[in-house]
Amino acid sequence: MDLAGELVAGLEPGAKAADVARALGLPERGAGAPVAALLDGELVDLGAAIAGARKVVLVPATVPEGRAVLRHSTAHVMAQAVTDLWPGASFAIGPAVDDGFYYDFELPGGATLTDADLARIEARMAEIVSEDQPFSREEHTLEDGLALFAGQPYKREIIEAIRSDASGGAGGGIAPTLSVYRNNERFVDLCRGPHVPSTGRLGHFKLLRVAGAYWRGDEHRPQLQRVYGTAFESEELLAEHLARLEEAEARDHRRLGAELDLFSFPREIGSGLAIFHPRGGLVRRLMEDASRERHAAGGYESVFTPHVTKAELFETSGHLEWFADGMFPPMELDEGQRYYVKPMNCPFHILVYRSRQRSYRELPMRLFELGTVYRYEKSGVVHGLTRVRGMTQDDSHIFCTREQMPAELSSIFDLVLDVLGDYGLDDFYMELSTRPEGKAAGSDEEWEEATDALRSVAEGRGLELVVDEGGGAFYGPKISVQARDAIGRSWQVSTVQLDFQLPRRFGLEYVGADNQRQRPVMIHRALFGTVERFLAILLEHYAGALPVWLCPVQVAILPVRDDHEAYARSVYERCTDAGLRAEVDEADEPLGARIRRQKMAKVPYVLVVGDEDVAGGTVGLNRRGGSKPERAVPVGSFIAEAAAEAASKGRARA
RNA sequence: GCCUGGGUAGCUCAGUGGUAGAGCAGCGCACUCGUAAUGCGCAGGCCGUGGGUUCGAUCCCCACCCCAGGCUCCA
Repeated sequence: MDLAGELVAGLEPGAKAADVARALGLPERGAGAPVAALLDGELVDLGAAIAGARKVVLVPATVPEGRAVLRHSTAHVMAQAVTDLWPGASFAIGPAVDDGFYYDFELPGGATLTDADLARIEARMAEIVSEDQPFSREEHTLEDGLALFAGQPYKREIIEAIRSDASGGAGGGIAPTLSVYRNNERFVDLCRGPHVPSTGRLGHFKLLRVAGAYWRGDEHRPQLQRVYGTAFESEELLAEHLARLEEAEARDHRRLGAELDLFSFPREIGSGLAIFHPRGGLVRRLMEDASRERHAAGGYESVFTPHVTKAELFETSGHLEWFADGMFPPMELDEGQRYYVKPMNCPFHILVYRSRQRSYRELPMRLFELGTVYRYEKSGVVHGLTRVRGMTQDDSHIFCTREQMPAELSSIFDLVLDVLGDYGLDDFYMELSTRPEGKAAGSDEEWEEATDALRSVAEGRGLELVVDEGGGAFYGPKISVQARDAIGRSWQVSTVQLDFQLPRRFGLEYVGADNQRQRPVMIHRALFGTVERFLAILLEHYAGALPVWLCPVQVAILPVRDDHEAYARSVYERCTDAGLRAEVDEADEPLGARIRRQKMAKVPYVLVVGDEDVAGGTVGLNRRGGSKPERAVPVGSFIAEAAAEAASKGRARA
């Protein structure tokens, strides 16, 4: 909604963004109504004067910036509701976040909120919305602000921070002003804005949960009561969003893991440690076998390394210096010798490399291991198979010359995309993490060369690339592959990381063609990330209906009556001969019940065999996700179809 | 670690200051069926653990353990 210059010129002097909207005949209320404006790129209230702006863009709540304004305003309404219900409550910050907003409160007497309070807060919010209170902006000096928020310690702290920024920063000399938004005589909040013009523009919101959250995210500071909510510009979009949340819950891999009898987390073992049941074990083995085959075909060599090691190894690697918090505490053995359970495979693979002198002729050397590692995660952060204390990485370390690095990175990306394709994941973006500010191992030149190499391989494949400036680890730049799942969430899967640190720490070398000792480049990479987490992602992506090649049972054969069992067995034999995993579900229960059970187990092909099939050599075929079952399908053609589907792995067949 | 919610049968959950219930799953018997739940019966419980209050605690109080969600997104 750009506005031509002449229309701006035609407006009254002192015109506001809202006047522009009116001149354009835009609605004041409703989902498409503007909620804010961009004046030369700066997001402001509709009540802001447009004087001097060359370009005015009206922003509706249907775009992300506008929706954030709507949510932020809803957060203010929530803060007002909470301060009405808990007089004396202080409030900290209340930003819009992905998919919603939150506000942090400190209630009088250290009171805490419970889920039951959410309904009360929502009810009060609805009243505030129906009162249609204006959001009016005021500007104040810092001193006025401190007085205005005399009873609000967190707001005062924020103002003090602004003061010290202003005096210490480069903008010295300009006295900063504060903006506040006043809704009525009682509620005024320190806020940058912008906001919707009045609370009546809001209303499609839902409070979702309460949580403790530390002030400034610092566990040494007070814990505040955080209320999360979400808001949309229409009831329909809100309902859709809530339905999506339910859908995500139905796809929860922990729930599916139990329902499909794949794995469990027995309390006896401890937090974040899974056991795989036979069916889950089968899926896992299929993934791991496929991984081994891919790696062998890609020129990788399998190595095996122990799960525990003396402290020395992690002292040399530096892990004990900067990663000790993430490691299980040591065991004391052999007269005070400290042993650690390994949190990473890399130092072991380095020892493989260093086990003898290496020649440039051996490079690139690609070492692969399905390496199980253990990391100490705080008890509150473990989550199903996605955040665990024990996990198996499909971990490789590649040692190559600097000249070989671009080609190696290129082949790694081929492998990554190929492998992920086997699992039907084909919607990705890449995230490039570059050199962090301050200390970083390696020279500028090395960083630049490596970062460029990573960037150009990703770009060469036309992949969407997001740069996380300064987000790399100190030991080298990284690219991660983020896969989007069926309901639009993204998950970090593969990572490719250059490392300038470990080759130096371990003194790695090779002898070059010129007979000089050189330092190899080291690349860490994992394709799944971890087998456990990758399985969790697949389960959530497919809502449990895994690609046929990964299904523990691919074909269930259901004889209608006992006397069809012999025929069912013969179909079973033909399936297994064709390499399909099949089972016969005998006729000791009604057919409907058996079909239901197989369907709930997400078996991709349910076959019913009765008189007609015995006579004709056919099966009744009920496909997973199919509309109607098919009768009288010749056994041979069914097997051909199923075998082709399994062989295609996760890829759509032409 | 901290905040919130929760731990009752294998699973999902109901319940009360007077020592417990449902559905599903399991087991037995009968049923032999053409596309998402056949019927009847049986069995199954240290009501998370330890203390306390009480004549009596699964229930009330305290402590602990475990599980889930949250604790990055800056007025």
